[in-house]
Amino acid sequence: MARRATAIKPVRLADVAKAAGVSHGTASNVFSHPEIVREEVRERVKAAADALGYAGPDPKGRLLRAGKVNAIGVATAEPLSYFFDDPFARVVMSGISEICDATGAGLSLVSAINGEHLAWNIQSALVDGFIVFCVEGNWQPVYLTRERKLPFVVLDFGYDEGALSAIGIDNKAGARLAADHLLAFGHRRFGVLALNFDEGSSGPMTALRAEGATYSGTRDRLYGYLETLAEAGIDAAGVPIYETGNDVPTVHASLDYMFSLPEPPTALLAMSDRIAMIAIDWLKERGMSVPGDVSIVGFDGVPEAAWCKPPLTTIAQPMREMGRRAAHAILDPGQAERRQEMPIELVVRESAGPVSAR
Amino acid sequence: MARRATAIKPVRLADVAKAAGVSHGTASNVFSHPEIVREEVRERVKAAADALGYAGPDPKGRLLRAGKVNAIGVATAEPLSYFFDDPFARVVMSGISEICDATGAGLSLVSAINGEHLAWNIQSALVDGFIVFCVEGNWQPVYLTRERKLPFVVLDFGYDEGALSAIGIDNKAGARLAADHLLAFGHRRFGVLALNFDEGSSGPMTALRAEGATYSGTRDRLYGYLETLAEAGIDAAGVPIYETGNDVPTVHASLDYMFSLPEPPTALLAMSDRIAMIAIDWLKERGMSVPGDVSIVGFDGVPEAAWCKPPLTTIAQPMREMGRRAAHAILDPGQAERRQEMPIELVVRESAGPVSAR
DNA sequence: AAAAAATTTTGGATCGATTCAAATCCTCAT
DNA sequence: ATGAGGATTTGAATCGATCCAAAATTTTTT
Repeated sequence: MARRATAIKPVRLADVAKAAGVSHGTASNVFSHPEIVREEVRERVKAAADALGYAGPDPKGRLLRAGKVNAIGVATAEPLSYFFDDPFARVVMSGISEICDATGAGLSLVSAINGEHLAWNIQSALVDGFIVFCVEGNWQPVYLTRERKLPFVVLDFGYDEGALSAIGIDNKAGARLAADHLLAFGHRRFGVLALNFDEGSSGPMTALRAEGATYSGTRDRLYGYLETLAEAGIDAAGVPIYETGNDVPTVHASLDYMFSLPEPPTALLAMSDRIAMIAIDWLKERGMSVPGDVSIVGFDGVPEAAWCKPPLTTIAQPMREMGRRAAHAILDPGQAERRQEMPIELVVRESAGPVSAR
Repeated sequence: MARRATAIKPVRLADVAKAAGVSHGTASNVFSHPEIVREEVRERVKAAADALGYAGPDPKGRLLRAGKVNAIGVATAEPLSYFFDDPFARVVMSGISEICDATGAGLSLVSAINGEHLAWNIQSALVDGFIVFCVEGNWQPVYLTRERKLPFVVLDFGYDEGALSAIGIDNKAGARLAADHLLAFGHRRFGVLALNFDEGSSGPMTALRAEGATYSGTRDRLYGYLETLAEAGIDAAGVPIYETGNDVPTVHASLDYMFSLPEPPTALLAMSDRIAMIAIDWLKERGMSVPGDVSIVGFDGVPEAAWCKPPLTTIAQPMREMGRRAAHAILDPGQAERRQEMPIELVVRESAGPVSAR
């Protein structure tokens, strides 16, 4: 019956010290600085530890004294599975992982859709800093994270307020690249498949309404497209724009709309690879060939874009490098610049080509 | 110059208490049990906190007292990116995430290829328990994890020693399902594309050598195949078996070997979907149709298997459910059974069909 | 107005380790 | 044998909070 006691309380370093007949200071050294303890004592303490079933110094205790957790937190207001499912997130996480592997830092995922949970999780995360994924213009995790007064980087700009450090791309320049590419093939009739400008909205829209967009990334991309077209002498006001939700139903709706117009587009500017890929499927199902009948350029440079048929021409963000930079920024803050604008790149594959002879 | 001091040391709860003129006990309550503090005092403390720039109770401190971290650790001896790249891992992680989301638990990834780093990371991970991915029969993380004396579950059996809790499948039964399916189509000439039996080995092999296999999962699958074929009256000893490394070069080598045999197989038993998919590409490139000329059944039930062409018939493990179970086992240990054998399932798609008329 | 009950606040103990200055123990040369 | 000097060991202080029994205060009841 006395045996029950052993299971009741975990063994502490102090217990080991007592059992071995040394001070707790020495016992501590046996585990953390074994070289300064005399061998005989070291063995004795280790033996005592074994006998008692000591699990080694509890990191909880060590942590308080050490101050540093040695882990990076990655926060976002999505379900945790976002990190394993979303193609963009996955590549960025790979980049972060690379740095963590190299430096031996841990990786803690902090996330929740529920606002209260999210707040609690961010407040109580044991990390040295945060990398915040701002999905769909939801700034809540940014606010919460900032409260912790730990180093943090926001992925994606669009949150211009204050001088918080962020890593992002020049959305407008990316959009220009896409439009230029299509223009070079001789296209004159365009359609824009946009991402959300505001929380949850969708449907046909005008450049005017984009003025007040909540999501500045979306707005910048649109302006990039439109300005480039206008400079090529195209009536930008006449270009159909449809706000989608980056999901199948709204993208389908947008295509139904565009292709029932009197003059349907021959070139589609998609604000995400996802949209572009959904559009390609829709077009193929309706017997239109890509790029034979309709050309399309995506945005993001997600890996899947290379496998789809036809392989998608797109504007690639250096996602992996962004992850690396973000991790570095947390690991040695101060070193990193406040705002890092990453280069985007036009990746030419097969979804865009010359306007078809008619 | 006096201002410098503010940045030098982070504000502690005790500082706030002093500034607000209350005891540290009360200050603590303001943050953790606000309802038991008189409103006027509460406001005063909060004001003091704001004025000092207090970031809220430091979780490091709270942790020690609370004892529970409220986070699950997931460990494996792979680079961290394994969690974001590997299809099997990703689905399992999704399952784990689901439970974490539901219970508000955090998720810490603990991993390293370097043995020393791995040991340190596991020893110092701030988690309430571990889910261990045993990849390729590398038990090191199991040993390390066990030392922590925290709840832990191993994914994948094959580690029979001791009564540690594990979640896995009946590999042999799964293999039988695959062989039966092919047999039912009338196939009599088989080839086995195996996974590693031992660390790093590869090449043609015999059932005999499998006896001493390090990786029992691989061995069990092989026995499942062979026994089923033997029961159907096929000379199991004559079935070519090739040990691959689950990568392109070794799978290609295995196919070169099989299809240069005097009687090449019409049915391939692949021990992983990855192998099967690589094989399909190889066959198609050589003008053989699947399943017209050669039928193939995979193993695992990875999502990609559904998208490939032709869609792969495979033995599916309930990966997501395994993740869920594992998370539950950590979150309330004791509840969970020691050893959970999950059902496997034959998922019939299009990569296996009747033996071709010749 | 006093007593009883309820509400707040206090401050010491605790969580489990690490750190470091001071104390002690050895070894070796003189 | 003695003292110097190096190698070990000790134990109090600390990290930043939470908990809780007891004290203080306020409110309610008689």
